Amino acid sequence: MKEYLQNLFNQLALKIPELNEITLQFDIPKSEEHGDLSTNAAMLLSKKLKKNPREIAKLIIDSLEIDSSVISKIEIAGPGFINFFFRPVFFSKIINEIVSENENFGRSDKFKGKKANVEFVSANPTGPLTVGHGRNAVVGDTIANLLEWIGYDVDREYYFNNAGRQMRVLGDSVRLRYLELLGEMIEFPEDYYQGEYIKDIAKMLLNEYGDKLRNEDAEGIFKQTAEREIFKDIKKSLNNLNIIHKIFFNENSLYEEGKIEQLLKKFKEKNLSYEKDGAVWLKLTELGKEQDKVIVKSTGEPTYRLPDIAYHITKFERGYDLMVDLFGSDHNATYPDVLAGLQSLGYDVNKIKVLIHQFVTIMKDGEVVKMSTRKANYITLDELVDEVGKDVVRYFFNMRNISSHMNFDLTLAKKQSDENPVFYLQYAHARICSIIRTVTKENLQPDYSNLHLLDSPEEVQLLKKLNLFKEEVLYAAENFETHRICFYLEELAALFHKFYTFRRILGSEREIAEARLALVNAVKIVIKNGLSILGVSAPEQM
RNA sequence: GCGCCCGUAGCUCAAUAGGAUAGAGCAUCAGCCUUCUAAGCUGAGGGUUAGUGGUUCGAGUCCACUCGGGCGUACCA
Repeated sequence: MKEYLQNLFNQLALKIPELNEITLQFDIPKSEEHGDLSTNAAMLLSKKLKKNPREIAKLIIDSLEIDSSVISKIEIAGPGFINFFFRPVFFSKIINEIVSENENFGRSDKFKGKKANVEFVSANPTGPLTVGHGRNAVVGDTIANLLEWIGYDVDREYYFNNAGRQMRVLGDSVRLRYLELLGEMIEFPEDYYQGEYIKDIAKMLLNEYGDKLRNEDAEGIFKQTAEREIFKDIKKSLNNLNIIHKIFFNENSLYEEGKIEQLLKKFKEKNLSYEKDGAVWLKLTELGKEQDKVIVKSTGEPTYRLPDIAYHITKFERGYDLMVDLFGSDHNATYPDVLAGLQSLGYDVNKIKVLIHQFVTIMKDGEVVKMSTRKANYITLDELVDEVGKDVVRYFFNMRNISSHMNFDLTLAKKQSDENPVFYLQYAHARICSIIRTVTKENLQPDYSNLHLLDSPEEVQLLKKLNLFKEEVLYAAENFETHRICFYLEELAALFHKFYTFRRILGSEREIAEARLALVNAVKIVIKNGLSILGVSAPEQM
């Protein structure tokens, strides 16, 4: 629809060259009275042409070459909007497209041949994934889906660090629990990992090795076992949500392959770093930052910045055209340094898209639950999935803009699960499947040759909405906004339910019934495709 | 103090690069099932978009300040 008008205006630009100076925009008006598409071009031109916008609008309309079999009406409204009204036939063509493309309808090849990397979750293996990680996991996976739908070849990646203090403490936590099981009197430090899973791992080691590990140190088998077991659980939790990472990137490999050394050398050669107080500093002030930052501590250990920069260099070397990093707002101070470092080395940081999601506040029985992995007072992602189901979890996290703080009321989520919007969508799908089952028994078949019969308001509205799906997917993907898909589907489902209430298939004349059956079939496909982007199932029966 | 994010209906959230009368769901109230799934539909009430100024044809959206909340602000990651 927009393309159609765009072409018309391109021709018009030959007559009115000023059109090339503005960004032409077609909007879908909120109110149907204002047509199917609307443009504010006349208002934007009024300054350049020094004329009243309504006059310009009239000039534009008179100069456009209109095919009246496509466009039924054009009008000037309000301060100078030009509103276009399309004929219903124009919209019904979409049904053929939907049915022939079926599960691929909505995909586009705009970014075909491009490679994208989506890095998400990236939690260090110190404990089970919590509800907080859930938002990251679900949104990251859905963004990856969206990018695939617009043509990208996408790698899902998980970056982790199994060195460092956190992991040492983890290993020692297991060691102490193990010694406890051997009957030793242990004072378990408060800042160690308190979770039950630590005891489980210790028990496992006891069963396997007996007391042979009494004199092992924390960094050895204790840490290794903990890491292995915890990762196993993390992958299982993600699997429960149908999330599978293709690449698990270990920070340590950067050291082993000498990437850190190389990077450090490069910074020095380019005179981007210097030594002070026994530490190595990166000259960020020269890049317009407030202050220089340490990249190697006086102890000789790098800070997170160095490996993070080295890590992103590997992504560039792996040839990605787009790199998405998704993390929580607690990281919002770290990425600018990393990007600045990359930029100083000449990398095109525009290829990196850093997405920050705000925190999830968990409410339980009307109170905020403060969560900490170390203190073990968290709610795990597994518990949440067990409680409300995979589909609800995926839908719930996807349906909100990531820049908004999110309240997750567990009590309410459980109680209201029947009224969750995801059921509304699934119900629409199941309802259509049921209709198809029933009317097939009456020997009705979808007929794609009489679609002009679909001209009631309920049908036309539905058709218009179907026409927008592809555009919506593209928009959501390019802006990394998963919630748009949810809102689109809810609107589509609402229009379908309305259609269902007022326009029957059984009992209508055969031609109409079969055209409606074609329509309903198309709606079913779009709902299913939309849900599949979100990673939510589309049941045939409920 | 400084940086990022946020403040929209009783609650949870939308509002497509500034567009026309700010929209949904939940909750509340009133209706709709002898024919395709009532997990549905129709209607009603509910708003000074936190506040004050500014920018312009036009502001929830942009700018400034104020108030309130979240996350940061390390030679932790």
